[in-house]
Amino acid sequence: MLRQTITIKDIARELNISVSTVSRALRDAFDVSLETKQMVLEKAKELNYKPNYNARGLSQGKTNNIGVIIPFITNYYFSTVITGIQKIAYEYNYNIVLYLTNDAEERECQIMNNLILSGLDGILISTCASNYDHIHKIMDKGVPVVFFDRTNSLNASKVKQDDYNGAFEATSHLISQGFTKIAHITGPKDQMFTQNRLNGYLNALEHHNLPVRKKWIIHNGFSQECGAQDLQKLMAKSKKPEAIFAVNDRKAIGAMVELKQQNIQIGKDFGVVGFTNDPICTLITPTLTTVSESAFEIGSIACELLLKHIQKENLIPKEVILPGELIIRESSMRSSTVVKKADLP
Amino acid sequence: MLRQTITIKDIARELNISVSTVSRALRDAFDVSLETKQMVLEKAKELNYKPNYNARGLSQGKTNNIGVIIPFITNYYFSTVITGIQKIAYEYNYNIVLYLTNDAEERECQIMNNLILSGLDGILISTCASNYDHIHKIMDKGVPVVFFDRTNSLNASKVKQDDYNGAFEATSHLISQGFTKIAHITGPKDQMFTQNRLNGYLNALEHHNLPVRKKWIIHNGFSQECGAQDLQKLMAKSKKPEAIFAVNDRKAIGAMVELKQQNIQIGKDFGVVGFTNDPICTLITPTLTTVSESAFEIGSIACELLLKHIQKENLIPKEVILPGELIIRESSMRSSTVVKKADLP
DNA sequence: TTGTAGGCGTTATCAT
DNA sequence: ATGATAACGCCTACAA
Repeated sequence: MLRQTITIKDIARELNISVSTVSRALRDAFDVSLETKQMVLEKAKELNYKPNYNARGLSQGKTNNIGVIIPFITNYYFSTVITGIQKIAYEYNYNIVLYLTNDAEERECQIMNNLILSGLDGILISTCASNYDHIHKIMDKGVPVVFFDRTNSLNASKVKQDDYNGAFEATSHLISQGFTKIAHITGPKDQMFTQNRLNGYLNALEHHNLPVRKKWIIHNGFSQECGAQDLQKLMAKSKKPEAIFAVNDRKAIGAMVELKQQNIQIGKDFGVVGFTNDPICTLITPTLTTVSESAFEIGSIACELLLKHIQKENLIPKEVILPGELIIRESSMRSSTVVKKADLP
Repeated sequence: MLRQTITIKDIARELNISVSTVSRALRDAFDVSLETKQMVLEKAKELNYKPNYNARGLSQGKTNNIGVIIPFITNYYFSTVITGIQKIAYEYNYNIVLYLTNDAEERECQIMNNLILSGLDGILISTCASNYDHIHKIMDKGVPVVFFDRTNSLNASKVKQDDYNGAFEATSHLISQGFTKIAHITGPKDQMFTQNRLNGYLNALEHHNLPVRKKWIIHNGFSQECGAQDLQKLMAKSKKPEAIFAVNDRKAIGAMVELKQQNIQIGKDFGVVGFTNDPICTLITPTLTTVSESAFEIGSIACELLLKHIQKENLIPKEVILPGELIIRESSMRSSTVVKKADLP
């Protein structure tokens, strides 16, 4: 079975009209008669005609493909963002070309330099890079880029959660629960969102007149394992904290696993707050207090913004910051010995 | 800043040679002199030339894009499969175009009928459909399709986990723990993988001379909520089961949440086994016994297979079945009252 | 309203 | 080893 493609030429020949007329009819142009249009559409369906996007792209200079570049996809946040992106992209008939950087700057550069780029109308990116040359190059070529989650100082549209205030609230909440010795376990220093959450943490301490101990701020990777490591480091110190605010739920959970290992009562003796509101927060015991991120909305808004940039050459960059919400659960409640009905007298 | 693209013409002009020579040099063809080749490559780098994949695709009839069609991406299994696909695709310089069907057959058809398809060299799909006309159409056009996870009876390459044996082992394990009244909560009837897991369950019962109670087999959706619903239904029956084998971890977890609500001791009084080995299995209390799926390998193998089909027109379809592994944890252990050191006298 | 012709960037088929 | 030239499928002035 050979891949015999039906083109507008076939339709034109069968109908004894010219290709341009067929093209017009297919694109629902204004200057075609209703009858010919219907004739063409019928014939197209009959022959099971599919447009060749390569050809269309070549002649129009666009592809209806947008690139999405993210570190990973195996976590709640990014997979939900993608779902949000997909919804909008699908509505507007755009396809998503997915790239995973594995959180490696080099890989991200490779992807952006060597590959495609001619095949993409625009790019949505959560960058893991500290140097932005590769991104600059693309933007200079006139390819619209919208950043989300992990943003930076470049002059482009950005969509993200409110990292600073989320962190501020999270930390303040721990303080309101009577925890004063609060550590922060976070990611690499050169990420802006990491920096913002750190600032939120620091300012919350300051605001409540609590001292900052630099030794209680641990920079490490973003994974659950890193969270566990961080907690070990903290508890090995001479001055131990009695609560932590983690940069994300993964690390918070790693810390919780380690705390359980060390037989420390989470909630009562040690407060834990994460960031993201991964569904796992409600499944782990004790349930994890966190700051929710509107991942789906971040994806859909970022995509809408990108499509606008694609449509309008010199749209002024816009920065959208979505508020988070502190969701209080057991892991941060001093009084949270869960009382089950069955345990009541 | 206009999108001024550098083409091979520019290189040709600057070097005072013909475009065909440039093209040859760029493609590392055999009939170019070493010097011109190097000259061209240097100039290309200097001008920051990027090939136009649309044009290349148009003239070669290929795009280096493969489509990946899945129901969701917000779960461990699919996001891990994608990661596996990505690894291989990246190695071979293929791009991934992602489509989410949201588990809606209609949407899947729309995607395959209306959209692209001319823009894809091949397709990897985990179909949610019960009717395969839309897939047939594509395959008839000569576009290679490889199925994974959710397969079917079509004559094409397939890669999947060993659903039958996994289910058989899972059920047998529950029986070996002394559970005899075992229910099965599963998905819609018309999925083949669902059917296979059901058969594994049934044959395990039969093999151990246990009766089959049809009322203990619940068909419903795949979500956590559905799992909770299913358990409610089961416990509302006059004859209640004392263990369940769930078609996936999500449903198992939904059931566990509901069991906790009803104050039923999981493990000791009620056995639960899932399927997938989502990382959440080790985080929930009690930890969840499950059958591991090699999601990453399924992705990478499926992608390799697809690339072979793309390369070789009439490659004979191949079916790869990856074995799972029963991972025994607390949720299925009758004797698994977790004894913490702190609780010891 | 329709048809003609040239072009998008690249590759492939001829010559030279 | 290199150069001209015609595709690839579609779009779009321009002409009719």
